[in-house]
Amino acid sequence: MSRQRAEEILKQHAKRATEKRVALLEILMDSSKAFTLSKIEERLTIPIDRVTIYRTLHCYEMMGLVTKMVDHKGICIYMYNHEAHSNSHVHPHLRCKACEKVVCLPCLPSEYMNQLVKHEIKEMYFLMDGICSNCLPT
Amino acid sequence: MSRQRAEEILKQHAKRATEKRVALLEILMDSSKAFTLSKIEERLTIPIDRVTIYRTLHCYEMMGLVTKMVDHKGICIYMYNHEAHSNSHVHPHLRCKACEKVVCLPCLPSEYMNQLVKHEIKEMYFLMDGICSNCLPT
DNA sequence: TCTTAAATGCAACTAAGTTGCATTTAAGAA
DNA sequence: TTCTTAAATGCAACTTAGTTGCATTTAAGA
Repeated sequence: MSRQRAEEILKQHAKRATEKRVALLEILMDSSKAFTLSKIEERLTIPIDRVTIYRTLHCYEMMGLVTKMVDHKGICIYMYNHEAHSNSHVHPHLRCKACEKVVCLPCLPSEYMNQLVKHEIKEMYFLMDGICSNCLPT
Repeated sequence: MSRQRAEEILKQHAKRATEKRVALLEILMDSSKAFTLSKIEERLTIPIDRVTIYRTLHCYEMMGLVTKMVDHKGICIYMYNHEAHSNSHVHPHLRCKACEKVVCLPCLPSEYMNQLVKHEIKEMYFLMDGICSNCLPT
C-alpha cells in the first residue's frame, strides 16, 4: 500500500489527490509490471470510466511519473518510472512474458550509435519480448 | 510497372493472379515505402474492400513477400521485402519521416547481444523514426 | 465449357482510443 | 465552517484499426 506516497506525489505536482487518481497511481506504483488499460481495469476495486483512466494516464505521463510504450501488437502499455528506470537516456526494454515486468536493458554501445549518425534519428522504440532472468529456471 | 513480375510471383506461390491481388502486390513492390492500410487505399486505382486488403496482406506476409511492423503509434505498416531486406537476421529499421522509406540498419553488435543472454529474448521489435541519409541535406 | 476451391465483398462486430459537454468535487479563500 | 472555482469525472457519441461469418464471384485446371 503506497496510498500516502501516491497522495504526496500528486500534491507535489499540484494535482488533486482524488480517490480515483490515487487508486490509479497506487496500482502503477506497486508494481514493475507494464499494464494495458484492461489490466489496470482488472485491478481496480472502484469503478473508473475508461476516459478518466486514459486522461489520468496521459497526465501521469506528462508529469514524468509513467512511461507509455506500444507493444508489437500495437497495444499501449503503461509502467511506473521507479528509480531504477531512467528517462535521461534511451535504452531498450524487455517485457517478460512470465511476470509481465519490464526490465531496462543496457544502452546501445556508442560504436553502434556512431554508425547511425549518417541518419538523423529522432526517436527510438525498442521493445523485446522474452523471459527475464528472474523468471528463467536456474 | 511490375505487373508481370507480380503475376509471376503469385503463380510461383500457387496463388491466383487476380486483378486485385496483382494491383496490391504492384503497389508494394514498386516502392521501398512502408504503407499503412490507408496509404495503400490512397494508391489504389481500383476499389478493393478493406477486408480483402487485410487478408491479402496477411497472405503476402505468410508467403514472406511482405514484412509487417507496428509503429510507435500502434499502426501496422507493410513493406515489400526487396532483395536488400533480409529476414534471416534481426536488425533495427529506420522509417524516414521525409520519404517514408524504411531503411535497414546494421545488426546489433554481438558484444551487446551477449549482454542479453541472461534473459531469454524471444522477439525484438526495433523501429526508429528519423530522416534517412538520402533525405538529409548534404 | 465445366467445376471447384480460392478470392472477394458485405454486414456486423470488437477493441482501443478520442472529443465535447454537463456534472461533481477537492482544496484554498473567505 | 462554508463558499468558490478550476480540476476531475462520466456519459454519449464518435473514429480508426482490424476481425469474423457467410454468401457470391471468379481464375485456372480438368
